[in-house]
Amino acid sequence: MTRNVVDPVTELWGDDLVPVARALLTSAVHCFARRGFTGTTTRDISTGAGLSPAALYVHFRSKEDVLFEIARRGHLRALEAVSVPEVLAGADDPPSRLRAVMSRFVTWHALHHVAARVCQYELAALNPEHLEEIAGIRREFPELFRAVIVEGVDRGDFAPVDAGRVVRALLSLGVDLVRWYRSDGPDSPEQLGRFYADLAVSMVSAVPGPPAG
Amino acid sequence: MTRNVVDPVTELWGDDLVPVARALLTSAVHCFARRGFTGTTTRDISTGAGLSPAALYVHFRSKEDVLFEIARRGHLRALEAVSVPEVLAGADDPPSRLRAVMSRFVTWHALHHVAARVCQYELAALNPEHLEEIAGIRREFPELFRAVIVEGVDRGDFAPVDAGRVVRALLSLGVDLVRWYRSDGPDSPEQLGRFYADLAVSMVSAVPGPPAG
Amino acid sequence: MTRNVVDPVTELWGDDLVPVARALLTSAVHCFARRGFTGTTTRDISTGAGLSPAALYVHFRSKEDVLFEIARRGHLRALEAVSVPEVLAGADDPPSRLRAVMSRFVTWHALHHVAARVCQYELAALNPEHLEEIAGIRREFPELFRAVIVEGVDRGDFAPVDAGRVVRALLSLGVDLVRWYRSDGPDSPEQLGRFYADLAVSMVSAVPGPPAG
Amino acid sequence: MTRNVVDPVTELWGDDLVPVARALLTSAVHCFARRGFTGTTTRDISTGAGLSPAALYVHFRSKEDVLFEIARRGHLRALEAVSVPEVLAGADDPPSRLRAVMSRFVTWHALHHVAARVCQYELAALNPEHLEEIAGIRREFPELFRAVIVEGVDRGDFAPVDAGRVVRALLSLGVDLVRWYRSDGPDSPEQLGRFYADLAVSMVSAVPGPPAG
DNA sequence: CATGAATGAGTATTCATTCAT
DNA sequence: AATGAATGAATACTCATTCAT
Repeated sequence: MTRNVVDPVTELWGDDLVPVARALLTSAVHCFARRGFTGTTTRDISTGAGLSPAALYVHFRSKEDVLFEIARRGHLRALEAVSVPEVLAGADDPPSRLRAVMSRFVTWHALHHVAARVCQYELAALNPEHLEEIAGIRREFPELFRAVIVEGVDRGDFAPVDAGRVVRALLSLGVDLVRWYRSDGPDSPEQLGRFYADLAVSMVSAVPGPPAG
Repeated sequence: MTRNVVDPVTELWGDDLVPVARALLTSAVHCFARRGFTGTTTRDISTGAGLSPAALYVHFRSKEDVLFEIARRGHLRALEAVSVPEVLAGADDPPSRLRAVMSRFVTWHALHHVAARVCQYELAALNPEHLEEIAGIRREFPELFRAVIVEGVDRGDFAPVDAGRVVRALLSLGVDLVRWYRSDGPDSPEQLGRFYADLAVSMVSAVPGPPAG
Repeated sequence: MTRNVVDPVTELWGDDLVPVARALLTSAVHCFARRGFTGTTTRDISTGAGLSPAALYVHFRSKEDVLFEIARRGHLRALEAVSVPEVLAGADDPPSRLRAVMSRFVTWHALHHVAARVCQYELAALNPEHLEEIAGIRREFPELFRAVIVEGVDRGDFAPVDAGRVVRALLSLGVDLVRWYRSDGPDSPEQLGRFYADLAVSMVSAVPGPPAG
Repeated sequence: MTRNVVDPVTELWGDDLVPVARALLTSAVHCFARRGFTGTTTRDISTGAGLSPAALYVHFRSKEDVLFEIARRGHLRALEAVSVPEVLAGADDPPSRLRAVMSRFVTWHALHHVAARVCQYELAALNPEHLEEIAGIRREFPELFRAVIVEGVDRGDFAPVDAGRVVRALLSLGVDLVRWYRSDGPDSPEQLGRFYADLAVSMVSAVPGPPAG
């Protein structure tokens, strides 16, 4: 079952792009992740792909367009990862579905923490039209989590939690990990996904102790 | 009895700075939070404080030095907020102490979400010496949480959780909120602090459900 | 048979430079000679070559690098001018060789007095590495003169003069002329060279008059 | 006869200036000599005198005015040094007078090589009126030398040299030494003055050898 | 497709000078 | 007289982008 491990960044781009364009996106992801969008020059991106500064403009309209392509493709891939059928409409109960969606969300962000950092922290550099397009995709994520939580609460599987607040907390856990996760750290993406899935279940369970004042 | 609420950013700076220097730091916080360090010009900062571009250099050595002062003072204030005696050595039990430290951590970040965004996301722009100085302060935060968790696990107040992982999750919740928190949102800083304190307790409680695979 | 006389500045640069780079160096020589290195802006240089301010950086790393290229090429050309075989190892006697080296040294500096002014007076603006590289070339000049003087003294062609002091005086005559020489003045570079060659011979001849106190 | 040795720079300024103004001029001489006029900031000058940047403007109208005062006082002092009665109208013969004027000119420039460097190389930074005033003083120097040479040639003490060219050469020797003279070098100002006086006599003596072609 | 050269608009920083104290 | 703060005008250098080849 083990494939050759490919670069988690490179595998994000589809076949609709020529190899040079993919190389530029990959270089841009590393640059943006390290120095931010404004801290990265188009020269950095091109040079990182082994090309001259002008080459970027053969494949993209602008530096902002490069970021948009990264954000668009990155978000769509992340959404795919948590939208697989067994999560969306599995026969399983809400606790199992919560575990599934949380572990997939976390695992994807850990595996793609470099690209995800760009997707999470550099969106302010997009122009309004592009930002709105990305925001549209992003709105799917809380919906996915909310549906599971609400169903679990309704069915009595979960404690009667505030779904909105819990969803924000769950998303925070998955998002913030791109700030500190290291590939050479103690946890593999899958291990981290399982741990955070457990946490998610804890967070919707009734707390035995006394309530806060 | 209610006083005028002071600007959460301005109140971060001590009396050791002249008013103009404080105004520059405040302006810089808003600029850095909105456009990032590299996306902010020194003109933005000075103009935001009602001064000419050159005025910044009367009070600070460089743009990086402005960021460093923000980061240093911001981190020290946050540390103060969670290091009050009742948290550090209160007579209370670990669950109460966990609630106290988590709620204070979260409340501080929510109240100061603008400055905290700079403190959390712009550190990469610091030079190595300044970065290390800030990193030294930052290392206190996981220590504070870890001490409470470890004691609670040892005393049997908490389930036998992996303290390192839980601490990272708790910090993530407090940190990531600076990305999405809005002062005009539904939760006040204190309300959010209480909610997250509850979550923290959930996360160290035994989960009634079936164990993860 | 007379060709158009080429600009003495432009002819200093080799074929290894593209025309635009040569034009920038020529412009820089005129600017540096007139206003000094620090008194010259990069805009002055570029504009003087008919280019935009940024064009300088397409061809040179920095303003200092422009000065270095001028100094390096200028010094090497001057060294070539006085190092021709008939000067170095001619069959002639030391007086003839002294005349040859002095007249060539002076003629070169008079002809290239604009570039030479930069080479003589602006070296303090070079960085330490570049300065040392130029200093290495400069050390050749006193050596050339000293060899001739010492041989002449040894063979009895010259009076028993203090070679070091005389060499410094001869170099001074050639160097200082870049401060006052004008192309439209009474002496052509060649005439001045011949006159100073005569002076050089005088300076190593026994003085008939009474010795100094 | 030995006085306490005073700083050759400080002793240039007259009693008409208050001590702080003298300290500023002294600091400016050292700054201008090292980095040139445009390379020196008013802050450099003030700080070098132990004062705040604004202090300079209490005593001088502008940075250019500081240079003018240095140039004016420096040139007048140099002129005094070579215009003493025994040089101008001594009963001595032209060879002795040539020796006297050359040795005094050279000795003064060697002793005051730091200030003289400013007087010789920074005049281009003066405004037209100030430049003309300094040029007026400067014209006295070639006149002094020329008078001696012409008289010596007329009386037959000297060979029939071209007075203008010889004068320029003699001035060059005295001026250029400010470029290379070091106080800790092998020659004292007086020794150098005597050596250059001998050279001056050589240069107006008939050369025994064959004339240049 | 790819690039070397070129540039208009910036960007952090400096600097001579002023002024209220 | 002396200065801390302030600033208008640079100044070296950068950068996203264009374009002829």
